[in-house]
Amino acid sequence: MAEKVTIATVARHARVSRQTVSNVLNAPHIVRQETRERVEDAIKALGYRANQAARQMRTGRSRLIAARIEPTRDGINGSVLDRFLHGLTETADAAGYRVLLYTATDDEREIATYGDLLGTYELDAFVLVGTKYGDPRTEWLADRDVPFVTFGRPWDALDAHPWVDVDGAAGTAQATRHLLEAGHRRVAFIGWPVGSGVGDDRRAGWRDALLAADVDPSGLHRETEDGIGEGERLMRDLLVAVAPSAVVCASDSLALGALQAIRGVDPPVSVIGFDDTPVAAAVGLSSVSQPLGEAAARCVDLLTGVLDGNHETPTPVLLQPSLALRHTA
Amino acid sequence: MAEKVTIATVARHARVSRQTVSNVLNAPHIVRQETRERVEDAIKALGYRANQAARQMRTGRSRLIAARIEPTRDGINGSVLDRFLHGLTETADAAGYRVLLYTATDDEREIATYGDLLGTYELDAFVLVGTKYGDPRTEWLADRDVPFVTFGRPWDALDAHPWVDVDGAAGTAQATRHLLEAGHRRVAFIGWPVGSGVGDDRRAGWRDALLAADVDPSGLHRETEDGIGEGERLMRDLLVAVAPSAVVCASDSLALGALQAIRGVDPPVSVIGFDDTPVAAAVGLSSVSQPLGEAAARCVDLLTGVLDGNHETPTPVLLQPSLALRHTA
DNA sequence: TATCCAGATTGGATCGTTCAAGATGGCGAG
DNA sequence: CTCGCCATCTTGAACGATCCAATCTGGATA
Repeated sequence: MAEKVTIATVARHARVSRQTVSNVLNAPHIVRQETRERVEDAIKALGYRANQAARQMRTGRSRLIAARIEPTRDGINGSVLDRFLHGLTETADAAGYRVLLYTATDDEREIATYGDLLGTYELDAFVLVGTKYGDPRTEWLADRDVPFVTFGRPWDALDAHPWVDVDGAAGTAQATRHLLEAGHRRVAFIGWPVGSGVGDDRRAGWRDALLAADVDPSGLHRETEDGIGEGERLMRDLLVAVAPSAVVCASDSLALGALQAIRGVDPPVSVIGFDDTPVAAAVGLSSVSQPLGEAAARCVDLLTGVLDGNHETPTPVLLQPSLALRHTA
Repeated sequence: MAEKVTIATVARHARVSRQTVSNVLNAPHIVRQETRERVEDAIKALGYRANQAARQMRTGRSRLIAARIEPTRDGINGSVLDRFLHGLTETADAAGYRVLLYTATDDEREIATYGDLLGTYELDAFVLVGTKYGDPRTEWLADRDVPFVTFGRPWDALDAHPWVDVDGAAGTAQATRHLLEAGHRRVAFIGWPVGSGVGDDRRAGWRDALLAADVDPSGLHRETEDGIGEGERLMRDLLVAVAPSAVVCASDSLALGALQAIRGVDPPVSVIGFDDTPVAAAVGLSSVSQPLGEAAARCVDLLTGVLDGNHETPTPVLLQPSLALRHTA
């Protein structure tokens, strides 16, 4: 078994002091080129890697970012998180950070976990997926000056903290315009109850697109909790009440329900979902697609900006979704 | 801002030495009860948490487990990983470990990442999801005595390393028996090309169940790469060639394809998929369900067994899947 | 030749914890 | 009374990196 390679081993091998090796790693410009190259060769030859624990003890920085992995809720939207996490891991890696997972069943426990992670692992930052009105988690983190980014706008105050989000309204508006351009007039909307930021945003996009085309949206929309069954129920209701020729949904779950409700209806009703989940791809459902990899990358950008000494509050990022057209619209 | 609470702070507060505090944490039995309680009270009062980096420097153990997060392949089976990771995080947490994510595009790079993670973060163990014949990754890890578990059997040699797996053959057999008991005789199978351990295993379960019921399986099966389109194609082929009344598939993707192929066929053909992915639940597809949370928990069990000084090679774990019956069978 | 300066290098201290070894005190046996 | 033993607790050193202050080097300048 080979001896453990430390900074001292490298120093001995390159015939310099430990400090010089450290300088080559952390401030290369102050070391003479010839010396630097000698040290770099030694590092390569010995396969030296800086011990993160020791570094962390001095610097207080762990180069670790925490992200929460949620239990797959209805299973359909869970894969959004999955793809986001993958992007996060990849980008964080490139920036020299690693992603640590945690779970929590409620806000209180999640906050307790923050304390735990910060205390024992000295985490550098958190990435929160999804926020709600008056989120106690962001408040807790902000109070303690813990760097964090949310994927999802803070609906209370847009300048409360750095965030990355996808423009949901733009997505539903795009979907709605696509349907209008295809000749539809009675374009309905199935979404979530008023009060959730995300849901209201997505409905607003649909409404604005209709208004811009001089279509009156009143009566053309329904609200419910998320779920396939609910989507089916409300779509049947809409068919009877207003006989829409197309429908935009706030989620793929709702859209799948709508698809089941319109089976056999003639002429066929167009359906567009939201999130472009694997299910949508599987059944050929058109859907609004969020650039999750890009979103994750921008989260890392914002965090590294804060962590690497950029003291000004970074600018929030609002990304544009795209429309994945399949055969339901 | 409060002073940072270290073991010395606690020691001062409880009027003992640092070492005694350390003993209370790591070997409570050697400390007198009265003293122990005094120290524990101080820990609580001060909100002390052991600094992991410092602990790691002495012990060489990071209490970190690495798991790979893959890009969602066809999107449908990706959610299996998602659920597994969630279980892993939860169980690891309970055992005092944390899960660190990494990604890699190929085996070579994955192995390079192992070196990196071990060198800089001193990871305690790896969890690999899925293995193949002659997997270079397990070989590399085993050569270096790095603790690891695979979720998925090592198909070459079952005693090569600790593993947890779900009995795929038992799953397809159960699905097949269910169909046989419902009166079906011509129960077909759509699976993957011969040579993948998982695929061969799942096919074997179907074949054995048929043989046990005196049904000749020849001609009743088809093999292809995974995917909805492929499933549809092969199901059409089967319908023409052998007119099966039911089909068991090696994945939900294939089963979804089969579902599309049998639309309108009368009498309806029963379909059972594999993995019980969200898509299956969404469209009402019956499917073989893997106990992913349980699998993750057993992975952590095996690892902690190895890590906490249990030197004997742990026994592999083979879990039984269950049948999630919906309206396609 | 002596002085000075900037740049490069050195040794020592430090982060918070655990390990190894030493100190203390009480108690029973000889 | 002394010794040894055990249980308990304390002290000094070490893990591997970075920070700090001090020292060294070589070349330009007086």
